[in-house]
Amino acid sequence: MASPPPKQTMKERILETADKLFYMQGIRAIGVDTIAAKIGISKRTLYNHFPSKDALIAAYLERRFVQPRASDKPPAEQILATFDSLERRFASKDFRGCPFVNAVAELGPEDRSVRKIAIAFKESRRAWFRDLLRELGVADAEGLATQLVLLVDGSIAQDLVRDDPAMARAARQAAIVLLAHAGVNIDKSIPDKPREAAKIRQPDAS
Amino acid sequence: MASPPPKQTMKERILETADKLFYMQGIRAIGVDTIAAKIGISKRTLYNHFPSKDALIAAYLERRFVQPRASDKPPAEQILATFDSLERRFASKDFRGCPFVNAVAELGPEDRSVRKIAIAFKESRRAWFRDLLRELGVADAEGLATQLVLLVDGSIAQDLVRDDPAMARAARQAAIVLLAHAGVNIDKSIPDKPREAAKIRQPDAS
DNA sequence: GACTAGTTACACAGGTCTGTGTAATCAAAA
DNA sequence: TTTTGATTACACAGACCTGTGTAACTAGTC
Repeated sequence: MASPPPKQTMKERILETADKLFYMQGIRAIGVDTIAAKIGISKRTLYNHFPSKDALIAAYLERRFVQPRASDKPPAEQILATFDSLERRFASKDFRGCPFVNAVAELGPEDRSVRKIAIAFKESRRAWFRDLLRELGVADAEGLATQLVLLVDGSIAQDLVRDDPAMARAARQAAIVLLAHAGVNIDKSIPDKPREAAKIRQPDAS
Repeated sequence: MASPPPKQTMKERILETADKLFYMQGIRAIGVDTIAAKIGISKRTLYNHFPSKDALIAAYLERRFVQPRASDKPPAEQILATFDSLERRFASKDFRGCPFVNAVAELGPEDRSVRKIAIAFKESRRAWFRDLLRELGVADAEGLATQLVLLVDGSIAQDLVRDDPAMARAARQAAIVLLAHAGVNIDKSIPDKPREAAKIRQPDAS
């Protein structure tokens, strides 16, 4: 259990484990004892690095907040790649929705610190779309960016309950229509992937 | 505190209170003692009507599962009215996201009974859209219905963290584009409400 | 009045949780 | 070697949770 080459700082080891457990099982569902036990350290050590569970939660969310790295691919391609990436993540068994939305749903919008970072994350995603749309010369880049994040979050929420990667494909198709309507020329070199028409999975009968 | 005309059944009184508390503060955050205390009954009585908290949770979600009532308004109008209704609900301080998505996020997709009813709800909403689209003669009613529910759930998730009714307007505008692209004639009698172009609220600086 | 069904107050078992206090241990730096 | 800092084991306080057991009480109904 104890990883032989612990060449990370203790703080990072704690955060890494907390991340896995918080994300996969829920923040309220995981106690600090569980985290410490999983790493093989004492609870005292954990509390030496984080003054409280709340601080650990905040650090967990901050660590999840990574800016999308810049790319030299054409903007339209980057936008559509977002949905392909989503589809891949939906197919993974380790995907369990958006950690920020989940945290707000679990802890409540009254938790100011949690909500604040969730808002910052959502806004950064929207700004990323918006800047790409501006590059494409879209008139109402703000508005269209908002519509695109709706598709992203909508597919994530749907996948969380349905566990169906087709939600990402449906979002991608809708995005294409919205982009085209805004005058964006979807490069034909980006294959529209004539997959079978986004068949969605029927609810499990069992 | 004790409502003088308790002309509801005890079970309904319990469910009504549980609904308010579960929805507004979270299922895990509310204990059965809290619910009983709020009604002014003993915990024993509560357990006489529901064998366990899990049963109460299931009943809470089932009570939230109401089918959209049939309407004689034109289908396109009904579809767009969905987003207007969302906008109104977003503006209310009592709105706190989709109870089904929240429950799955809080309890985890591993909770089969919770997830099952959440799937049923989501699918019923999608089927409602789909049937209206069929009435409108839309070719790929299935696919478009899926895209519309993405917009609905996306705006709900975004509003949950941002608390911004503009998300519903953005979803509505996207829906109009998608419908038009599918050949649906948006009746001009449905005013497109030339409101100011869906300005979204900037993240709170405080 | 007598019977019945629902309800109440209240204690309690057994579990979980966050966070702290303490003294011993270990390892590396001085 | 001595000192210093991090870590450990472990107990514990105080709170909260779900669920049960029990005896008394209060309505209505027969």
